[in-house]
Amino acid sequence: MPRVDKNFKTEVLELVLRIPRGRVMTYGQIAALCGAAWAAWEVGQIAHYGDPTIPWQRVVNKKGDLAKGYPGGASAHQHELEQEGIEVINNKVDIERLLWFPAKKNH
DNA sequence: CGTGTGACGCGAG
DNA sequence: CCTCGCGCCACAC
Repeated sequence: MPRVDKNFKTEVLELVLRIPRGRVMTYGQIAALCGAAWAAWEVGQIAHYGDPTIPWQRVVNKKGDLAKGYPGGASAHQHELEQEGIEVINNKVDIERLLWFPAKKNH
């Protein structure tokens, strides 16, 4: 299983944990906020191989598409999102409306 | 060390 | 709407 830079990984995990219920963030946005705008792939790898206690359902790609590799498939991902009140249309979320930006962080 | 791949992003056609 | 290519990275082979 792929490993990722521990520091980057930690930042990603903490950031994802800060996503409020009912909101989402994109891989690219997360990567950028963690100081690696080009490492959207890394975020995906962390999601797949990283800590399973992280609410990865709140992480989607820039188009609002659901995670292709989500355990149980995109349908499971959609179900998780809908449980939080996130409306999923055509396997996508209203990224424009639900995207969350960290107000500020003491990091 | 070259090549392929991946829960990505974006531009070009 | 679609595919294709390139970008960055880490990792498996």
